[in-house]
Amino acid sequence: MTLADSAPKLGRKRDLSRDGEILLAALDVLAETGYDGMTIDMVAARAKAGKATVYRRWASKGELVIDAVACMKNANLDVDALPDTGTLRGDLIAMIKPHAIEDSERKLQVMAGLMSMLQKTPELVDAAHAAIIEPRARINRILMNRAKERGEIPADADTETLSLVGPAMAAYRTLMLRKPVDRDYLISVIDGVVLPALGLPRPPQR
Amino acid sequence: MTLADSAPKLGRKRDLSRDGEILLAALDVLAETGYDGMTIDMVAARAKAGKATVYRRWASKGELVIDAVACMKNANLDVDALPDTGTLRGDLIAMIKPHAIEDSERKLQVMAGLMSMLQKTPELVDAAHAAIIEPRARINRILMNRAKERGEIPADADTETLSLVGPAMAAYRTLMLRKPVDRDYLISVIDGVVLPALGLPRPPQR
DNA sequence: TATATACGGAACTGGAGAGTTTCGGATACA
DNA sequence: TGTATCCGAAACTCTCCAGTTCCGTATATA
Repeated sequence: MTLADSAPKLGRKRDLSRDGEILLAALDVLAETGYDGMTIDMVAARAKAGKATVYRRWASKGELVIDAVACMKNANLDVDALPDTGTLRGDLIAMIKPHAIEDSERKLQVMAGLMSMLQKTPELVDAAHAAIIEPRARINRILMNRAKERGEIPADADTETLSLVGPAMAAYRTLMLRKPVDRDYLISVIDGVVLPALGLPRPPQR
Repeated sequence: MTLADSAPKLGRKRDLSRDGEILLAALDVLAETGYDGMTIDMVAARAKAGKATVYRRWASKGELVIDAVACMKNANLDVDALPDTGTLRGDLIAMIKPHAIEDSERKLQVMAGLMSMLQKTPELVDAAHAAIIEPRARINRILMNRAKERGEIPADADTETLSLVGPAMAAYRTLMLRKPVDRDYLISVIDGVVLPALGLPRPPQR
């Protein structure tokens, strides 16, 4: 037996892909029923697994949820794949794709499901921030900083705050107002709030 | 016995002020622990009441919470008490008072505590909207429409959306980012987002 | 003072769910 | 084929809490 092998000695190897299926199931249940409404049986059933299998891999419901939230982080675009249309408006609107809207809504539902738990579990705040909040804001920040470099918007624009306007309005509309966040709404936020705040003229009409 | 008295026949009159104390206690617990973490014993203890007393007045935990949320609606300013400084910026900044910040934060904590319940209880969406969301947006809308009437901002400005920018940013910062919403932050949102989006120049510095 | 009512407190019931244990079956490896 | 390991299912324990019931007491009315 050579080294460089870190675990399996005898019998069947532990199936790591099973972990991912259970985490995905946990996210589904989390988004649908929230942390308190979620039971381990629900998660196990959705993953076609037994309750014991879940507890063989995570010590408690809380740790499962933390892992599930953390694993959302991976499903992200890399910087090179960002649109580059030449204008900030073009870039921001190119980011509005059906898939992105669905993904965002799901993340917000997960976040809503975690809300009650955030107060008691500080490490969940970090996990949720890294997996849900930051990736979304990061894209806007990059696009705005590009616009800054090419002189399209003032160099002293507060892109740190402005990159959060879209996400904040979408979260507010979804979670508080319970109204749909569709393409038209996102465009109206871009054209009616974000771009004017950056000193760019409103496009002709809408 | 004259008329104009609507109930008591014998014995002790039912103490209506007790209702209010219990509802206030329920809001405290709701803000601190959320709907699922809240127990009727907690509410009763905080109101120095017995559990049975609570159930004598509300049929279930859910109805108690709905009533508690609805009763937040009353603690609101009337339109005549709004500031009128002559400029939109002056009015918006005059609204930032320590009491208003605390009140707003408490409402957001209550809202966070309700989050998990909103999905299953549509009538709570309405109650929360009327008591928490709308009063805050309403003030901004009124101030902005005044500015519109006096010609300070364009007549076609989308005040419906812009009146939600402040509340949305505050909610996002409190509930998602878990950072403090203080006077400086609110001013930076007003000066960096809301006013520029309305075509008003940014004030000299900050 | 007498009485009816509402009170706070405490004991109780029933159900739901977290976490554990057991077991028969499937599967990878020798 | 034999064996060790992991699996899904189900039964189990234990705690917590919604909601109920009961009781001794306080108080407003008469």
